[in-house]
Amino acid sequence: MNKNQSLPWDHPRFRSWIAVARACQLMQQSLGRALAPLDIKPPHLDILINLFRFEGISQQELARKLLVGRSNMSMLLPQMESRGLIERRGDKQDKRVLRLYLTEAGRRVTEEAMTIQTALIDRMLSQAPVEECELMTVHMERIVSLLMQDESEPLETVGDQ
Amino acid sequence: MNKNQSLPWDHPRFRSWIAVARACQLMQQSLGRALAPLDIKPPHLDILINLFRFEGISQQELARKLLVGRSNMSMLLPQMESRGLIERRGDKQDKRVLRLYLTEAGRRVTEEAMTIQTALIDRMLSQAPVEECELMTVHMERIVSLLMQDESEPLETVGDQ
DNA sequence: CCAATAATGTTCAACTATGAACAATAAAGT
DNA sequence: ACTTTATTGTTCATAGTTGAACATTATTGG
Repeated sequence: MNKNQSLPWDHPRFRSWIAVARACQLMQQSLGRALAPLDIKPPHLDILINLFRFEGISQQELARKLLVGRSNMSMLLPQMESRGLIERRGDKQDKRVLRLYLTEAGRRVTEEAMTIQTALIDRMLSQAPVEECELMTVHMERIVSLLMQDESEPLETVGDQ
Repeated sequence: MNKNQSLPWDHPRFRSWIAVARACQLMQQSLGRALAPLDIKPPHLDILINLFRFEGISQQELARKLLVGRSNMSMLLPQMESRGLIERRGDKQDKRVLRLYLTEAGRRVTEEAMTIQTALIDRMLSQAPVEECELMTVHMERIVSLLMQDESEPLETVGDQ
């Protein structure tokens, strides 16, 4: 039961993931600084981008896409609404749901912010050929789908043999 | 100045990075659940792993490696010390610094936790050939080093041409 | 039709992380 | 020697995120 052989840092996939996690952490911080002139933060941008793509989405659906709790949306969205970036309109069929829309100002901010984020990403991945990026996308999306189905069946021993 | 052409989701590197970020987010959550039996959380594991590798590191150095603030260490480390996972001893030469060491119990917990984490990572990246993982490592480490030198020179227009 | 169950959004208390201000110590400049 | 500057770790107020409890509305089953 001694694991002194094969320490994690000799393990390519372990090293790889550690690097991914660190890069993500720094990218988040850097994006935060880059967005400061627009007076929004990464979580706001995540929301804006999703409203840009999926107009009329509900708070619940948005929270699911962003992998955060509903309560988080209940905190952020009213604040963004009062800043005139988004609009919340009640659904006619289902009076429980609030559907979300970008305002014109929100759309402008979103476009500027996406330009900033894309430039940052491009600069960081400029040395990575497009084919390798696409390969990476495949792996990452597989991880996402694996972990999301894990959440459904919470019982799963991860370290057994 | 209209960016309606080339929307980000048609952009391979943008899509790639979004996938990376989502995967990281879910991995963090999943790791948290997997570590629950050991009664530690991902930030504690980050600390333990670094103490495992770099015995006698100072709090400052540890914070820098983990990309977090010193105050964070000041919150977490005393708590881990009182739980008997680590030990803090003052440096003889420099009475300001506290040097950090794993206790025997801490080393055991670290080994168990690393086994869990490695198993999770392996499961998630099992479809990714080792060569692709190593390629990914290269790209991610480049990002880390680019962003860390960015922090030194805070003036940098990211979206100019 | 009515009761039971489920879903949506909100509120709140708890927890985490951060940066600024601070005390103690070290290093550098004079 | 001694004043100034820098570094280390701590404290504290702040902000962000979460899950549980809740009110409101839909849906399901009798």
